[in-house]
Amino acid sequence: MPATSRRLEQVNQACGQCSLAHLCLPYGLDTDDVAQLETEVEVAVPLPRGKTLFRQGEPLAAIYAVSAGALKTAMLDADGLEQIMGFYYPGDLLGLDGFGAQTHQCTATALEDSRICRIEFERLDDLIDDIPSLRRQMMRLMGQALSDDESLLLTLGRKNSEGRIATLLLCLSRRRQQRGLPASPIRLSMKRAELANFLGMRIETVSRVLSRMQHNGIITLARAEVAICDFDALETWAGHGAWAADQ
Amino acid sequence: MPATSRRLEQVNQACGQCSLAHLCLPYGLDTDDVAQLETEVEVAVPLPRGKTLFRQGEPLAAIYAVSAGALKTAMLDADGLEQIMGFYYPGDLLGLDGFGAQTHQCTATALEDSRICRIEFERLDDLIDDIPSLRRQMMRLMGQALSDDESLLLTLGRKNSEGRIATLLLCLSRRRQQRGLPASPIRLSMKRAELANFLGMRIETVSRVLSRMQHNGIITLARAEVAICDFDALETWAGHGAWAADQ
DNA sequence: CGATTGTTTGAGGAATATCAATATGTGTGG
DNA sequence: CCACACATATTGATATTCCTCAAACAATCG
Repeated sequence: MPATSRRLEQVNQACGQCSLAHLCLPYGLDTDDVAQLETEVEVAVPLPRGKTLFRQGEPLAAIYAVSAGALKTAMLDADGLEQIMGFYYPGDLLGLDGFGAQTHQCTATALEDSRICRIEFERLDDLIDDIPSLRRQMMRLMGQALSDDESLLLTLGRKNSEGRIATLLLCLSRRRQQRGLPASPIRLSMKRAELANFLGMRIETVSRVLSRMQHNGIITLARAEVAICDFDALETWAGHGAWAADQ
Repeated sequence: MPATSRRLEQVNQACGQCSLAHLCLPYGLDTDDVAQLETEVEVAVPLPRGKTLFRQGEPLAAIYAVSAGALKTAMLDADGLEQIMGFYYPGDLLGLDGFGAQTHQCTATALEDSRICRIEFERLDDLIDDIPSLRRQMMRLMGQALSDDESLLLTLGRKNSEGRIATLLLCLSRRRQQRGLPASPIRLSMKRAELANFLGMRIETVSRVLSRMQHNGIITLARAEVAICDFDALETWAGHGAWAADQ
């Protein structure tokens, strides 16, 4: 096996299902590019629970990918209130919304001990100039992030508390599957308060809905771990938790 | 004046405050590029009220900019219920969320008789390959769209009905100012039902909140036209319409 | 003008926030 | 390993917001 191919395999192995890997590896990178990439990306740097990766308002220094663990992103409004914008798991990209103002729009915080890959924004910018397929993939990923946000809008705008929780659980489950993990059980790395904040509900309502779902045999709940017992029922709650159809 | 400069001026004049113009003109396009651009972009094509520009699920054929009028974008969920994702005014870009799946994620419909500029996606793709500054601007615009969506999430997630209406009015007003128009009055091109759908409320609640604001002397309301009388009060409603700060 | 569509206003009820109390973890020092 | 303190989660009772249903009103269009 030539040295370059072995190198490619190592990177593939290191990055697995990561979005950055999808971004770089399969799309027409020749072996020189891969070698260059290895020197550009810092791989799997530890980030302890509670530490921030970047803060709202900071200049966009790098784009990140979650290698292990889990993170949240949150915006602070004028009054200093926090709104959680998303939860991020291995393979997810962080920092894309900073492309707009060249400044991070939110703060990213580790929900548990995590590992992060990082590529300097300037270096990525150069690479994108050199590799057309990388640009297309990058824009695809941003378009993806856009339509993800819009799906979330659809949930928050239309659904009642049960629909919101059901939608979130199904979403987390689906993302696990996409990464090749079992659809259930799901480890909820975030606190109830963070779930509630994200979904636009109160802590108590989150707790009540989860309890109700457990009583109905749809999920099994053990603090941070949720096992989905009845996917169909959950789909029903997610869909029909919506308001009336008259609008 | 050389022919190329005159040409540049014409395009500048035609496109005014348009996002596509910001995208193309000021950022390092040489005069040949501008000449090329003129042949690539269809300018100000009429789109009558009620007609769709593109539909959810269609392949991404082009990127659009609003030249005159107003449009809405909406997603249909599995049950055929509509969720309005945004309202678009002159200078706004449409179709960016299609970059993800190369497919339009929503349907765009004219709220009133409008005019639309259009550039074939394939042609834009080629231009982006040729002009690095255009790529950066394009990614900035996508990042901008991302953080716009996230601001909306912040509103829908945290605010009560008064806060939502107040935020929307201020947002529309600010966008008018950015385009060099007076901050007030605002013409609401959309129906109450569309406002309600967008904000995750019911028609009646929208109507009641607007009436209440008028009684309090914060706005003057005449069907489709809203004049903002007290910006500070509106800001207060927008900010403190939020739920408690304990989360 | 009548029919249709869109808007406003009113009364009642359901969903969810708020306040309060209890229970369950989780970490720390002895 | 235990005991304590502190954070987090659940459950209950009450209050409020907002949706639902209903009716009147206004605008638009043939």
